[in-house]
Amino acid sequence: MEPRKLTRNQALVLETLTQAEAPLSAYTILDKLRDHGFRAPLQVYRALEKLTEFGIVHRLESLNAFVACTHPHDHGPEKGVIAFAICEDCGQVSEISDPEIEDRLALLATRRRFTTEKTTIEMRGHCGNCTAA
Amino acid sequence: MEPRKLTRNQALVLETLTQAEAPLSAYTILDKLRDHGFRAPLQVYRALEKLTEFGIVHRLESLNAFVACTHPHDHGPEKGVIAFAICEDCGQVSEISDPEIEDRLALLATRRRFTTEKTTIEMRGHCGNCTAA
DNA sequence: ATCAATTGCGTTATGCTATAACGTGTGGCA
DNA sequence: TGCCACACGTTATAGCATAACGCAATTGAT
Ligand SMILES: [Zn+2]
Ligand SMILES: [Zn+2]
Ligand SMILES: [Zn+2]
Ligand SMILES: [Zn+2]
Repeated sequence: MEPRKLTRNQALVLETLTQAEAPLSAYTILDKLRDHGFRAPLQVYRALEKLTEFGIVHRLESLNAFVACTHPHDHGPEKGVIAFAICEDCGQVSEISDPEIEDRLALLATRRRFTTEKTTIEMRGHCGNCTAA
Repeated sequence: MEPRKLTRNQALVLETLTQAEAPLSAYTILDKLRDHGFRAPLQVYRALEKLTEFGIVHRLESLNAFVACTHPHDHGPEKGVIAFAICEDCGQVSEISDPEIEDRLALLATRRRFTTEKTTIEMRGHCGNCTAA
């Protein structure tokens, strides 16, 4: 699932997300890429699907939006649970990888005989910068 | 924020969710209530908004759907984090309240000077029944 | 080189999810 | 009685996501 080489559309979508300072919706990405020939939502969604598979873009479920991965170390598609702290004011998103959370959720699932395929953890609130101000 | 007494629309929406065996989208609820006079999405969304405030209905972000609260003990709107285990096969949703998870997330947030307003935790996977079968 | 299979691409159309804006009616209360 | 808060009904619109079709480029054998 490693990205051999990104296609043109994938690279454009990734670049747009990387330059953004907050999560972007698929339609916002589309608007930003109209000058580069994008015309239809599917062009964006198809690129996002691949980038998400590669693990270099994340979808934020509580926002219906997407961010480029800013994780310190690389992580593929199945390399553990990621928690997101999302600032409601400035849109800043920080990724948190924490084995304790992961282990605890795994235990809770096992106790209930639940087999987890995918875990979503999203904290909405206010980052330090926005609280100080 | 306690529910004084539910309005007719709120009661109908809650009853629909309670009888369902899986999360329902707002539009599915609308369809089920057409015989009771519901005509427009807003009638459903307005009821859901209140029921969610009351803490007796939960929104599942990863599904864009809603469930009636099945929590063993009552919980109001701000009574702690709830994790959901959602079966992809049968739709069964189980609510998990775990102080350890809560404390750990609180710690991780504090470390980053992040003030959490709302936390979403959703595990997608397969329940015991569906795995056994 | 050639063929077949895979993958990406572009387009049109459609479906699903959610809210804005406006007006009406009802009940509680000063 | 007059006011206010709140629920309600309706229409319209905004925002998010995918189905289905056919073509083009790439790959990787033979
Ligand atoms: Zn990441
Ligand atoms: Zn901020
Ligand atoms: Zn509950
Ligand atoms: Zn199940």
